[in-house]
Amino acid sequence: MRRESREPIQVTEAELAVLRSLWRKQPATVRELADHLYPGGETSHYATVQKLLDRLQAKGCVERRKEGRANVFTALVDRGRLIRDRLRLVADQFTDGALAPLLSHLVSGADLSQDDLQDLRTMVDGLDGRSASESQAKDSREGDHV
Amino acid sequence: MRRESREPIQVTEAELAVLRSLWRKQPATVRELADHLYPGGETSHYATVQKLLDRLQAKGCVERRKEGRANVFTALVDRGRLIRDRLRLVADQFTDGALAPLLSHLVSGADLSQDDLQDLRTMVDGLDGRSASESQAKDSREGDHV
DNA sequence: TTTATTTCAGACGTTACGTCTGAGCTTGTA
DNA sequence: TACAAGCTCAGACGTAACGTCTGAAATAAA
Repeated sequence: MRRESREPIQVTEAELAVLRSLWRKQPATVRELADHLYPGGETSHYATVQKLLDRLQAKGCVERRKEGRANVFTALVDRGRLIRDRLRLVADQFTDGALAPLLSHLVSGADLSQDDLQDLRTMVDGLDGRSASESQAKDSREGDHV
Repeated sequence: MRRESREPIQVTEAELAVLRSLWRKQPATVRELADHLYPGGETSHYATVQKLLDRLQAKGCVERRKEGRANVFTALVDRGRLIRDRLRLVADQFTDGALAPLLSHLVSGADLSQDDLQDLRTMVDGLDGRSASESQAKDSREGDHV
């Protein structure tokens, strides 16, 4: 078992904004993140980011390391992990945990371009025959940041 | 009749339980639903179901029709609609609204069977003809607002 | 009329979220 | 050594959502 399937991670909107900022440039201090998220922000915004980072750490999404007098933060989860967890929650609620039924809804409502269809076909072909659990899918034209 | 609005519908866990009960047997009275959801329940549970139906109606998920002295409820949305809305929310939060990138994550984690793959291939082939080449490039400014 | 059942408005306690305050700690510098 | 500047952290705040529950009015049957 390569990956211990923990409980699905759920982050809020503001927490996700912090993560996005982290994914962009990493590692980062609280000040860097606060400056990016609240340009020209007050000290209270700084504290807000701090609290959000606290909660992200409690959820295992972020790692804190002391560097000098300041903390430096690193993301422990990437965007894909969060997406997959979210999809799993949808599956749990609507299809008894089965992910396959979601595909039809996704495909039917996705308004896919020709390129998307081509990518999807390639994905399916790639999975054909082998066990799906081994293949690590890469995003189609939409890079995964760590 | 059918709901055609654009805003994604979000229902809570308890509301979804009521909807599931409705989808199973429709139309249904409050009593029928309450008996199904709370076997041997008290009058307070009856009222709980009623309140959940109120909120579902406010969200446009359910229709109320007087029949004799009791109300009879019918679902206005099906499971697929709710799933698609939910997936759209995930897309909005993680991929700037693009649904295609979700596919790779779904496929990679879905552990699909041969039948699933075959179905998926059929779906893709079915969509192949009608191109949706105008992928909306929505305003992707660097908005990490909070 | 009485009795049973349904409907509805509103309130309750809990939790989550985003925000903010204040006190204390660490570091560089005078 | 003392001090100022910046950082950390615990905790509180207001708002909103959620599931639940109460009480009273309306309705129909007996």
